Amino acid sequence: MLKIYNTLTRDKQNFVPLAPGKVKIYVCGMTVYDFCHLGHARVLVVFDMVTRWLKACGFEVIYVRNVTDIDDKIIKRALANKETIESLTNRFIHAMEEDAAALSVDRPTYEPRATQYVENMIVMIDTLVKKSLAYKADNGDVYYAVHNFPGYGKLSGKSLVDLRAGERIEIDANKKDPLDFVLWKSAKPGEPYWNSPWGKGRPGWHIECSAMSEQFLGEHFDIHGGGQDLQFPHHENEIAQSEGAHDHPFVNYWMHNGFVRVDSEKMSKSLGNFFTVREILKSYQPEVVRFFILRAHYRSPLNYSDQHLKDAKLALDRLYIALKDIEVANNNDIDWTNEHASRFMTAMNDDFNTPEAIAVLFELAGRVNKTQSVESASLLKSLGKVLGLLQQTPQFYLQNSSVETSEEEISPDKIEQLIQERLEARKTGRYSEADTIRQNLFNSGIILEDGPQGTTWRRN
RNA sequence: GGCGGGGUGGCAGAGUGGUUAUGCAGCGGCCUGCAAAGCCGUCUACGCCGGUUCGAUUCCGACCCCCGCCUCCA
Repeated sequence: MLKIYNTLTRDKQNFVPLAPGKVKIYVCGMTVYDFCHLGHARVLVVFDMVTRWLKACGFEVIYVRNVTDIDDKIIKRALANKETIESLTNRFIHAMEEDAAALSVDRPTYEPRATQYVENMIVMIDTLVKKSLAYKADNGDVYYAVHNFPGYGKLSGKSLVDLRAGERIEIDANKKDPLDFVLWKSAKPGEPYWNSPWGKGRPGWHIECSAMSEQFLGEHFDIHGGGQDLQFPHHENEIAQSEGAHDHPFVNYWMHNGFVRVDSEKMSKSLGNFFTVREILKSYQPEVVRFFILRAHYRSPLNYSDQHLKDAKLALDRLYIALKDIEVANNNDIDWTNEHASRFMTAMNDDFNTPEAIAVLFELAGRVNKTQSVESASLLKSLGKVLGLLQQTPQFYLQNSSVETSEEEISPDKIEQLIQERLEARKTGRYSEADTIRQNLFNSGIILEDGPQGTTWRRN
């Protein structure tokens, strides 16, 4: 039985979907005005893992991950770049898709863009206005009247009283209550706009997720996910909008992944301490990054450093080395009664405990190394696939460890040639000569391994 | 200040009321011409102080420290 930690109830609960055998899941995606950093990658990878496991459990999964392609930052960035908003967002949507694909993140079922569902948002805002949950202010903006929604704060564990007591709440004369949030922003001159019952304007950020999740998943669905920083106010506001509009529960299970940290601080745009995915991929294979993310539990903080990536790389090497000399069966059917498979399943069913599941992978690798068992190797690869790992051929992975070709990169042909030269030297007992060749290759990042089937190489 | 999450061995990172996490690194051995990889063995733990218990890293309480949210943020 799959258990999921539900932010709403703050405990692990048995997962029971609304419709037997089907799971509807919505995840807040990117605001596309810049490249994905590792924090974004974590969301992509974590919920890709989640949906893979749901599918492995036999569920039919409808997975929606939105794209925010209209917002203040986008407008500002487009202006700064002297390019149109569309050109900017298209560029970064494309970049995000490249990053996601590199990290073996499968496409969601739907990837709606906010600008294409403004009509839905207007309808929803209209409903909220008619129900007195929202009001138009003098400046033309439409705000959600937070104090009119009784459940406000239930997701983040905040009370309106506590929030009001906080020191950092903006003072805005247009709002009836400082905590009210904007549903519709009136257009300033030069800004993009849509026509609405409240005049020309554009949607606030939170409303898009309420409107688009309804469009694709209905008014009530199973799982909603996103980064921890979205818990408040974004997800809290989504609940207020959707439940306010529909008068019944919105989402059954709320999942939030932990932050990526740098030097014990949250990696974020505003702190400027972020590393983009493509930057990291210059030094590490994408699968190493995916492995690095999955090696920690999704709710734990994940500390980023070059050393940790290196560590992850060495660990992943071990799995591929185990697979190196074995022809594995090509079907991915998993016998879940197998001891290792069963432990893997138990780990994954415990709120997606990937560190534990990966530990099982290493134990399997140990068994493969000891016994050369084709069965164990096949299982290792199949279980890896459930996590989106180990699907490259070992040779390809091991010989491509460095992604960005350095100036003194040695070609595979040249390596083979040197291997032959070394072989000749060894045959005639010229060991120091052979060792020099090996050392020179090592200095170029190539490790030679003399095995029963001859000499093979891999990148360090 | 309010609310929430944490402090595990050299590093990363799970977990558990009494028995090996796992990976990297280290040490000893096997293998190897020597290595590498692999295999075998092995050393470094559970923030601090009390309490419950036959026994606590694991449960309870106090304390110290770290992080996050309360403003856009994955």
